[in-house]
Amino acid sequence: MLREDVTDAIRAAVFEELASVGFARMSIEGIARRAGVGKTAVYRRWKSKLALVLDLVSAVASQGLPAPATGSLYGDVRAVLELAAYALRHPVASQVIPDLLVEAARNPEISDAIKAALLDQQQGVAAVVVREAVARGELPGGSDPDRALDLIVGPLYWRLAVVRGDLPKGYLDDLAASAVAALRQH
Amino acid sequence: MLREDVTDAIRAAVFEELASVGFARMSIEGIARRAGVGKTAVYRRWKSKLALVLDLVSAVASQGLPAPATGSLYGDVRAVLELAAYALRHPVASQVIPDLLVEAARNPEISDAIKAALLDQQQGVAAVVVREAVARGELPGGSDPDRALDLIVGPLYWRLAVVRGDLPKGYLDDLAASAVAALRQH
DNA sequence: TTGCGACGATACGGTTGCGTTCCGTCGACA
DNA sequence: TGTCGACGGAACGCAACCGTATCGTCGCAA
Repeated sequence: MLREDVTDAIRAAVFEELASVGFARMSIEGIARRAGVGKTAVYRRWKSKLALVLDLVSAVASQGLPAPATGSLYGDVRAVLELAAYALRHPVASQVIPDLLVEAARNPEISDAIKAALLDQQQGVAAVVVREAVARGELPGGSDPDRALDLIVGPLYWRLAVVRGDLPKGYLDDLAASAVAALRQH
Repeated sequence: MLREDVTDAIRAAVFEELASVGFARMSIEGIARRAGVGKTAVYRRWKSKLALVLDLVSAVASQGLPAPATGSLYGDVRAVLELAAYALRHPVASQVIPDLLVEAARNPEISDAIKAALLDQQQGVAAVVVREAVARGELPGGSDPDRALDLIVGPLYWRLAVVRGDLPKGYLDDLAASAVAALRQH
């Protein structure tokens, strides 16, 4: 019976509120205000701020993350970086993701949700990329997928989400080549 | 005339409060409570929560960060990683640093302070390490220090502060070798 | 036409933190 | 011994938000 357009407006408002003030400062009153909706409409759907955010994050998680299959380690790494850079340059995501990651350090429920929505997805992709590279003979057997993820995504995350620097043309290519060199090391 | 022991108690309380609830949720009342001090004592010293934190961060910045000079690129990189890992494994710092970095994305004053206290320091160290490696012939001329910092610190930050995974024995050695391989690439 | 359910709006009491003011205490110094 | 200034503590009015309740409105289906 709940009107879907209202639900969508609330969901959108949560993302905007999350991006502009962060989870800690976010209020249900603020969400309702931004969505042009009564508080009642929000409480009719979710019982708390936490439930609301967990619901949104879980929705993202269920989308799944496609594993690249370009036929080469460099190509796969480059594809992962492309996707990650796209997300981290998005104005909303680049605020929301680090914010929720920090919040996750204090709240196990958020931690679990974020892990399922982002980290597990990425680790899955990394595992596939590594496995295929090993099968191709591009990497030695027993290569650690977690280490691979550190080396591939770490530098990009550092630059875009931590230092918040720019991304010069060709930098992703360079990063991919660097990551491959690092992965091959030893 | 202000009593120094009170000032110290407040400073310590700010760090603890910052670590346990984060900047956004931190309140002056909470700080005073934790320090066992009246609100008056806090307001007598700083005019706002922001001023308080900026003062602490600036104090950290003025300490300076020693640049390693081990005589080899691998040694320097390993030393940088050791120091960074020490900081990021510290229970207080590992909460406070990511928290303030996120806050910096929304507040230019915090951004400037954090940049001066952490990022500029690290970039300075990276610049020295790269310059000396170039002089030694270990890296080609024109190597970008910012890129070097991404490749050295990025993977470690990702693992310790983002994924919040553990740090297996020997991982820093491996990371240093991987970073050197990445830096040498191209 | 009537009834129902979701809607936006408004108000409620309660809690928390803000920044300020005032109090009585206590220690240092003259 | 008296003065002075920082102290902890308590209270202030104000603002925001909590979660709930109660309005009247509106659209739809019987």
